[in-house]
Parts: sequence; C-alpha cells; structure tokens
Amino acid sequence: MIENDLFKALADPTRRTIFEKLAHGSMNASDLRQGMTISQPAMSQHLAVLRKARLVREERQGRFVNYQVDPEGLALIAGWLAKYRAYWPARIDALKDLLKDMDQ
Amino acid sequence: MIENDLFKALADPTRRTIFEKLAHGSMNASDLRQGMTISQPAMSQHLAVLRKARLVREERQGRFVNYQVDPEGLALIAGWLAKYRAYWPARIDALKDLLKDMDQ
DNA sequence: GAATCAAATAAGTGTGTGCTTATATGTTGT
DNA sequence: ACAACATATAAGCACACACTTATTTGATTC
Repeated sequence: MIENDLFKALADPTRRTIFEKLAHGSMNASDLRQGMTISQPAMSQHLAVLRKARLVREERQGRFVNYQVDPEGLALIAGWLAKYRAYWPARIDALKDLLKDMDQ
Repeated sequence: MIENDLFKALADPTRRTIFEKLAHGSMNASDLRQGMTISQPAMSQHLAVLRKARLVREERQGRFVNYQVDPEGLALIAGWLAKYRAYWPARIDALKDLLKDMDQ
C-alpha cells in the first residue's frame, strides 16, 4: 500500500529534513549528510524509505548516487488531500492564486 | 511540533480509516467503531492522536462525544505540500479541474 | 587486479507505538 | 445517591522503527 509507505516515510523528522534538502536541489547521499549528525548507513536507510514511498528518485552517477525529488509521491499526497477538499474551502482562493502563478 | 504530530497521526492505517469515516460525516466514538474490529480504548487512543494533530475536533453532547474533521490539520498538510509546488507541474491540469468542480 | 572511495546491506539494540485488560471519569435517568 | 452507559486513562506487552558498528557491493583509478 503506497499511501501507507508515504505517510510512514514522512512521519520521521529526519526524513522530512532530507526531503526538504533535496527539494532545494538534487544531491548525492554524501552531500546530504553535510550539516546533519547522521551516520552513512542511517542516511542510506532513510533514502531507501523515501524511495519506497516515491518521494525520491535515485540516479547512479559513477560511484555517487544522485538523489532528487520524485514528483510522484507529492502527487499522491495531493491526491489524498483532494479527497477531503470539502473541508478546506477557505483555502480555495489561495490555491487558485498558486495555480495562476504556475501558468507563467 | 505540529507537523510531526500530523504525519505521525496519518502514518497509521487505522487512524486514516477513522479520519475518512469522519470525513463522510461526524460521529461519536461508539458509532465510529461500527464495522471496525477495534476495542473501545484503542479507538479512544486513536482519537486522541488525531485530536493532537488537529485532524479531528471533539464536541461533547451529553454522554456522547461527537467527533468531526478539523480543517486545520488538512490546511497544514496543504501548506506543507505547497512548499514543494515546484515539483508537481504535471498535475496542474488535474488540480485545475478539481478547483473548477469546487466552484459549483 | 589491487587500492580507494561511495553507497547499501546485515545484525544487534534501545525506544516508540498500537494493542490489550482493568480501572477511572463523566453524564444521564431513576 | 445509585445504576447504567460513553469515553478516557493506566499499565503492561509484543512488535516496529531508527539508530549503531561491521561488512558487502559497486565503481573508479592506478
């Protein structure tokens, strides 16, 4: 169940930090560790969880593995959220503005 | 950290089921148990977690406690998601259709 | 092909989480 | 005040999870 993998992946603050880092630009696993007190295997394990949740994609480049945000995971969350659109009417206008921005 | 409470709350499939039930209409804790093989304390504990995450609101009515979706939690997720809007361009059209539906 | 470096996997450990049963609290009606 | 019912809390337990160190796999360079 992909939805479960998704929310479980995001339930860990360290993984959300990693994801956020990648959102600012793709990086290899070593660079991701910069500024985070985290062992190499821990990072590797977190990335595996994020991969399984489709929040992140890997791409081997020589002996490095470059990681980047996988839009698929975000789209799945957006899809989940959309099911409950009846409950965020106050945010509709804000979202519309957002989409208008994205047109340009 | 509310964001952490949120994703942790949604990481459990039983809680997502409870939330989905409430999205279809507010209910008290007993009615929520209908059709779910789950003890009364377990339900109570799950509701406490959902409450803490602002995904759900309680409202005492006599000796029952009526539960309903709290839009605040959903809005927070939408806010989190919005941070990464750069990564879901492929879904823009689908979202637009969604918003068009919401206009009516 | 041996040395070197990046990343993944294995195995073990402490803590967190979701459940259970038992009990307490809150509210209603007699 | 007491019985009955809805919900919450307490305590304990089994399992999941995030970490660690040690080792393996993958890729480059000499």
